[in-house]
Amino acid sequence: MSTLLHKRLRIVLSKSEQAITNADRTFFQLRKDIVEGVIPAGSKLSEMELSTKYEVSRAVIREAINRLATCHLVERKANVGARVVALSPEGLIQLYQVREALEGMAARLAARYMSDDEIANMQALLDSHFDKVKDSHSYYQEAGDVDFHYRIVTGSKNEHLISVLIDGLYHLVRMYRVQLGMAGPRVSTAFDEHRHIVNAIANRDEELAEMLMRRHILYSKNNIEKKLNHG
Amino acid sequence: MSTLLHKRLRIVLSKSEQAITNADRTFFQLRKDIVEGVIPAGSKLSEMELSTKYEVSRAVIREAINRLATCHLVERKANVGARVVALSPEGLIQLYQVREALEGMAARLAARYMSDDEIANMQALLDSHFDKVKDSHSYYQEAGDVDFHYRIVTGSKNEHLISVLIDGLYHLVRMYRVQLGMAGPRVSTAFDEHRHIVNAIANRDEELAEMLMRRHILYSKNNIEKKLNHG
DNA sequence: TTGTGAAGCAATGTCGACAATATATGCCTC
DNA sequence: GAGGCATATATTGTCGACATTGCTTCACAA
Repeated sequence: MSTLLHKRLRIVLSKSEQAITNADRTFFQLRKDIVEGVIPAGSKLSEMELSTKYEVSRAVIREAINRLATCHLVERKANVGARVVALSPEGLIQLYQVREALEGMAARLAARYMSDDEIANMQALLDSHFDKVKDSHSYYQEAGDVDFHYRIVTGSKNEHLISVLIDGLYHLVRMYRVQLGMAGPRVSTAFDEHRHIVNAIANRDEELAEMLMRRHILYSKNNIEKKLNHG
Repeated sequence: MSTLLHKRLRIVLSKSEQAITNADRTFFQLRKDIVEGVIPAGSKLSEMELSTKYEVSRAVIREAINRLATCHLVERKANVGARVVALSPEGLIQLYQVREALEGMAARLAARYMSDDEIANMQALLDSHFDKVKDSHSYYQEAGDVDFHYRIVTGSKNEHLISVLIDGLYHLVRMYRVQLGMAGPRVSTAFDEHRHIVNAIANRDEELAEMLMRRHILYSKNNIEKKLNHG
């Protein structure tokens, strides 16, 4: 059921995120377990315990935990240990504040640097998503949303932007989405917003592209906040 | 001569960055050596070599290098090793693109969340800097600039913003500044820009604060680019 | 001469054991 | 009974050794 989404994510990520070493594999596995709530938010990560559980040495676990710490998925205190971050409304808001700034800039840069081919590809992608979305369910939209934002971010051609968002923030966002149980609302409206953003990029209108992207993320934030307060 | 600046920086950082463990100390030392060019940009970081040089075990060096990799100060390849990042004009531009987005948002959030006391303190700080700057030299301006931007960023109360900028980008920016030998130009004009930004924050004008900060960083970028092309 | 492959070497990846530190337990004092 | 100090225990930090990987060199054949 959510396997499709995972496969989709894996395809998107496969270019940069192929596991070479044991530490890589352990890192990816741990990250997945944390994002999906298999390891509960706020719980302690014992190096010994995990090393027996994942059948690797403590050094490997340590490296994996260190990497998770740089993604802000866990917090580590010297001589004490590491804990999975706690989910809080404030944390989610802060996350979306950063997304608004970074993805807004990404859209601006995408309008400047994406090739015509890349833009055409993205428009085709949007078309194909639209066909699937119009009568289907929300997780397609989830995957489509992921695809869309990834293309914009990578289209910025900015290494820092790409790594902060794709290696860092997006996993945290997904953690909130999964664990607070908001699968994929705002299907049709979000889709229109995507369309407008791509149009602005195709017109090479940097200013508009950034503004529309910022609004798009702001709306998402407001929508999620509303859900948090009601449910 | 540049010891004053370092002391200043250390004071600013002392809250969050106190070295507890050997890995901490080694990390800070390595970062300093890389930023200041003691270890040249693009050079290879051999774990064995460094472990003898800094008189710690390879595990400590490994952890330090991993942390440096998350700051984007070094790049690591599996089963091959780590290299200090290479300095390039494109890299500097990308850095300032991200700064523009993040610090713009930081200024907006500072206008929203900073307390009146914090704002008053920042204004006083600016006054004291002005007294020192008006007949003195540029490294005061350097330290003052650092102080100013730190206050804005921390004033945003956004953990992600703070960590990405202070733990990550600022060190890279300093690496470029130090190694490309641009100590601190644009003294008076930059100072006026700081004034205007603080005023916007004091007036709780989020929109203007963000816009002024983005312009401020854009001007810095243009200035540095000019220097790069001429020198 | 050039290209292919095997062997050697040097560096990174991984491991288990030891040292240092923080938390928990229990005793003693007030 | 409450609070503080010392010990005890469990966890993290550090280390040196071994395993594995990638690069280099040299030989051999086309």
